[in-house]
Amino acid sequence: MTVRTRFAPSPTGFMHLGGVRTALYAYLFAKQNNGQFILRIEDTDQERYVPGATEVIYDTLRACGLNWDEGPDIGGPVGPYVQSERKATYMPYAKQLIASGHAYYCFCTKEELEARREAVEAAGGTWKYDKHCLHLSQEEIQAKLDAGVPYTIRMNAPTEGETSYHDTVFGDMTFQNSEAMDDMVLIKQDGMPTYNFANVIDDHLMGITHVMRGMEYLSSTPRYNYLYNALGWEIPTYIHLPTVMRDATHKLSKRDGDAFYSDFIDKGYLTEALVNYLALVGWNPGDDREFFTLPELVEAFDVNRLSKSPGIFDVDKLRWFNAEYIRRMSPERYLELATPWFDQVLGGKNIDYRRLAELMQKRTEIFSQVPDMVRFLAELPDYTAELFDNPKMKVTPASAAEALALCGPVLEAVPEGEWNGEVLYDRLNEAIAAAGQKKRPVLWSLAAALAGQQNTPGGATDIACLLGKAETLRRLGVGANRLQNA
RNA sequence: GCCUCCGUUGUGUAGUGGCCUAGCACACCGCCCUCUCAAGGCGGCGACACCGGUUCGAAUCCGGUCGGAGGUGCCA
Repeated sequence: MTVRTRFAPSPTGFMHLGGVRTALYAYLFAKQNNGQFILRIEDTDQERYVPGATEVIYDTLRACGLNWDEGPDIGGPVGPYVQSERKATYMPYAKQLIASGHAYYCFCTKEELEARREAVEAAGGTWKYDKHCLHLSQEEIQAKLDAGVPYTIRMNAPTEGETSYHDTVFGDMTFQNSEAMDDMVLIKQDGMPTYNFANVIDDHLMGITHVMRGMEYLSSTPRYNYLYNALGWEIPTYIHLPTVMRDATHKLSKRDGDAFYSDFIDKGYLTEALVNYLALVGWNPGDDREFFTLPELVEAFDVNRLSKSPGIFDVDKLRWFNAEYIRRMSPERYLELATPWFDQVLGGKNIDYRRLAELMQKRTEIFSQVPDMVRFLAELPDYTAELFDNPKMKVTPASAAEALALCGPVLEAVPEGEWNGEVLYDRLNEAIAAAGQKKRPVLWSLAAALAGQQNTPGGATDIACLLGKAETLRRLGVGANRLQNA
C-alpha cells in the first residue's frame, strides 16, 4: 500500500507556522515512504473567503520545498482538490447516511437553536443538539422539503457505548459516545459540507492512508470514525501532532504578528533555517544533530519520535539557526542577499559592498538588522564628546583628543593608492608605538570618531577603508572639533 | 462545568527500572582571543511539578493532587 498524506489548509490569506510544520511532517512522512503528498484546499466556509489566499499557500509550500504530487494547480487522479469545487460530491453520501439512519434532515433555525441552547445553559446544563428533528415523520420532512424550508443534515450520533481508536503519537484513545458524540452538522444550509464531513469524504475518496493534523482533532476523531464505519470505509491511520505554542499558555497566534511564515521572511529569516527549526519543534532525531536539509529530514524523520507535549516556538533559537545558516553560506550568496538591505541606507553611496559583506556576514543574525548596523557609513551620526567616555577601553574625551591628533597626520600621509587595511594598520601601529601609546584605546578612539558610535562591525582600519581617505579625514576633523568644544 | 491530552533546567529536548552525582543545543553569566562589536575557544549557572505507593533500586511503573493545553460551532 502506498502511503498518501495530505495537507489541507483553509485559505485564510496567511500561512501559519503551525500549518507549515504540519505540512512539513506530512511531506516528510510521505516521501520517506516513497508515497504521495497531496494538497487540498478546504474552503467550505464561504464567509471566510479571501481572494488570493491559495496563492499564498502555493508560494509558501514551494518556497519551503514541500512540493505536492497532486493538488489544485497540477491536478491528479482524484480531483478536484478544492472542496468548493467538489460541492456536488458530498450530498449523495449525506443522503446515503440518511437512508441508513446515520443522518437526518434538520429544519431548526439558528434562532430556535440559540433559544434552546440558552434555556439549557441557564438551567446549568450542557447544550448538545436535542435530536429535535430526528423525530419528524416522513411526510413532515417531505412537506418542508417541498416548501423549500432551509435545512441542514445532521449526523445521528449514538448516545451510548464507547469508541476507541489508536493514534500513532498519543496511543490508545477511548471516549464515551455520550460525551464525545453529538449530532454535528454534515451539510450546511448553503449546501456546503462542514469540515467535519468533507474531511472524511475527501480523505477516503483521495485515498489518504495517514491523517496528520493538529491534536485539537483528538477528541472529534470518534465522530469521524463513526462516519467511516457508517459508510463502510476503512479508517486511516491517525497521527495527531502536538500544538506549536507562543509561550506556555498561548498558541502562536495572528495577534502577535509572529505567527505567519511571511512575517519571518519579511524580517530577513531564511526559509531553510525556518524549516529546519520548525522540524525540531515537537520532533527530534534521537541524537545530537540539529542541522538538516530537507532531504536529510526525509531520511531522519520518524513519527515514533514525535512529542506528545506542546512545543514553544523559541524565536531566540530560530535566530541562532538563522545566524548559523548565514555564517555557513558562501560569501557570494551573502553579498547577494545582503545587497538590498545595504541599499536601503547606502544606496547611491560609494561603498565597497563586497568588503562590507565580509565584515557583516558573521555579524548578521537576521537581515532586517543590517540597515541599522551599516547606516553610520552613509551618514556620520550626530554625537557629543561623551561618545569617547569609555572606561572599559580606558578612553576619556581627553585621551581621545590625543589619539585623534596622533592618527590624523599618519592617515593624511598615506597616499590614496595605498589606502588599504594592511597599510593603515601597520602605519598606525608604528606611530602609536613610537608615541609610547597603547594600541587598543587609540584605535578604538579612531573607530568611534569615524563611526560616530561605540560599536561597529569591523575595526578602525576597516571603517577607514570603507569610508575612503577623504571621508575618513573629514570625520576625523569632526571628531577633533567635538572634543575641542567639549 | 464536562471530556481528552500533556507535565525533565528560562526554551527545545535526550532519557523506555540500575550506564543519571540526569546528556545536548539555544538563552544567560564569566574567562580567553581580539583595533570596538561580533565570530571562535574554554568554563559556569540551571530541571525530573507535588504527594503517596510498587521495587533491592524510579525521571522512567501505579494512584492521587496541582498546573497547563485542547475540545465542547451551520470555523477549520
